[in-house]
Amino acid sequence: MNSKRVTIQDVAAAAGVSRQTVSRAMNNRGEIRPETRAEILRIAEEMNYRPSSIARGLATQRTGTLGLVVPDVANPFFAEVARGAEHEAYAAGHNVFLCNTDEDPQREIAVLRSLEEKRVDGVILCSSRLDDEALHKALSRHASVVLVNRQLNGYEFGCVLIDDEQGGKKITQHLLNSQHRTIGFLAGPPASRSGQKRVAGYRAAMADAGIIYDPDWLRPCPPSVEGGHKVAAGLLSDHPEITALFCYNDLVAIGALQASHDLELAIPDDLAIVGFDDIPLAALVTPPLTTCHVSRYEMGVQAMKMLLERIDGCATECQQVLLQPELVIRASAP
Amino acid sequence: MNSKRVTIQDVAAAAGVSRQTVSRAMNNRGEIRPETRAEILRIAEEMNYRPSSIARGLATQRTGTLGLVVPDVANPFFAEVARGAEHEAYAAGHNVFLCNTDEDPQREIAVLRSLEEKRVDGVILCSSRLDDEALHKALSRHASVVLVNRQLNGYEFGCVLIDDEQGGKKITQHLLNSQHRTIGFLAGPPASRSGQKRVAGYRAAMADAGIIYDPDWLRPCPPSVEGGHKVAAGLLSDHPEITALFCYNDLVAIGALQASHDLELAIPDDLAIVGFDDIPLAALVTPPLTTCHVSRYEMGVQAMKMLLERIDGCATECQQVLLQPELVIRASAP
DNA sequence: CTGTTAGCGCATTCAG
DNA sequence: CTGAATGCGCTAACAG
Repeated sequence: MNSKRVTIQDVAAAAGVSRQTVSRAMNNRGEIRPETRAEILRIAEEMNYRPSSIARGLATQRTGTLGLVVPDVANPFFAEVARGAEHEAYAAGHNVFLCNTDEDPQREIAVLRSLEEKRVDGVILCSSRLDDEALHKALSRHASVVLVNRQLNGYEFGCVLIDDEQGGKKITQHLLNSQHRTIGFLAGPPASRSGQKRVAGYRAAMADAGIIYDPDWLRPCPPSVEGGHKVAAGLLSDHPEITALFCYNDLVAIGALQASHDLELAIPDDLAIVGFDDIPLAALVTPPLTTCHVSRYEMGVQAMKMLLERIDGCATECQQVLLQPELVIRASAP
Repeated sequence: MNSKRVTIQDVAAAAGVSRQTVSRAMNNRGEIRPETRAEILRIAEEMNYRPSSIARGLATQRTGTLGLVVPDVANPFFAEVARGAEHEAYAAGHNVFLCNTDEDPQREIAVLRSLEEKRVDGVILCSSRLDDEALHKALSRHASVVLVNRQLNGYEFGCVLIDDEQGGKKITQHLLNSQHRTIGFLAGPPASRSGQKRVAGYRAAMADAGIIYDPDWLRPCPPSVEGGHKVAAGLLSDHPEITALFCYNDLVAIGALQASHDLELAIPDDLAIVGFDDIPLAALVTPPLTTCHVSRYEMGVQAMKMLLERIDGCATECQQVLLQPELVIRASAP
């Protein structure tokens, strides 16, 4: 950076017009003679003029910036959501502030507040850990909000969710089609809403098929490789009749794969295993995992589109987008 | 958001003082009577006053915002860098704009320009794809810049790099210590500087050990699982004498693992394989990969620390931080 | 310790 | 089609 920044005033002087005329030329708005405009743009470019978004923001009360709040960008799930959201924002000429909360509710509140001070035009909040009341309060001072992976009924926010129940149903039906009748379920953390929904899908599919299942086939499970390994081992030794295992997510499924290896069960012949999410790893383990693909990138895109619409039009009602997960059939459960 | 925003003027009126006094109270600067300050803060909190960073930025010429430019946040490498950088920025009270370039040089330039219009206080640019001249030009209007994973000598930017040559040397020495003498190298894209450095490390270690190697043991290779698979297959059938394979990165190493499986080579008995980066996947494949650990999070932290220092103090000389990669020994090359 | 006077750089009226 | 006046919300520099 050499010397001072050039302002609209400098350009106006150089072009021999008023600041207002330069403003019109830059924003391509208001009537202005094409030649005048072209000449001004030429001079502006020559002088390396960069209109100040800060000053413009002060004057217009719109900053062209958005906030994206995630628990942790290093988590591939949120990294892809961020990618999709940023891509969409860029196309619309906006910039996005990335904020991590570290799964800390206090920090979530603090971050939302700092975003307010930055006068962002809107916020996308992913997987909020706040309870309904705190969440509503923290969001109340933001004009436009879209929630991802978190529902909050009764308030005027947009939200983007995965249809976990449909996903659970699709997976279960796939296993039923393969003649499995004794299907176990490693259900994830008891508090997980997505886990509950996936279980609901399982129940619905089993009921549709007229199958009575043993409630003990369903067990809660930490959402990790280790959790899956341990709980699968217990479930499979208690219930040797189980021929297929529906896992809360791919990590759990990989743990189940390890447990099966310990028990010398052949996959998929002795036991079929399915996961959920379709993380990159799912295709690379042995055998590759049958799972439900969730497009995290698409979630980001949808959320940002919804946010931009809400900022422009004043769509302030509570919209909701339900993304459909897709069954991906691989060797672990053909 | 109910009604209008409350401004410093509103708070001043409610507290019966001037705007300036409120400003002093909020910024805890300039002499002010503690009681006055406490009272003003109480009233401000009660009124839900949120000082406008925009207005402050216009007045002070400092925005408290930074730009982070990466090729793609969905790439775990950059996601972790972003995580580290954001964490550090948050601690210092700054917000960061996340920008993806999609590996597109034009977009890189555009993004840097929009960041300039946003009047960021500084920029971190990761793995720039611009040539030296274009890079210097695109950066010339930013006051404080730190480059990550990219060197640009002769200009006043900070940079944070991985010591690829040392890493290459460490890996090669490890293989030499295990009595390997015929060590192949899948070297990554020919244009990759990190690839060139790793090769330099390999050469140095081989020379130190007094080993003459066949230049055909080194082959360029796309930096992906597929690339590794294909090139490894070719190399191993052309040179059955090779007993160890140094791969450009972990993905390539996983491809090599697959190729070995095709050729019925036992790992590590028939062939030792090492990767680079230590991505999460590296520990989960079979057998787990020996590799060089690079702390991407730490790169982000270091880059942000350097940037903040450069913004405050006016350290404008060309600093450089070289991060040491660490050998991680797993089953693929014990 | 506190108030007053001036902008920061731009867009939004309204006149011409 | 273009220009002049006014204010966005805040801080810096100076008075008091």
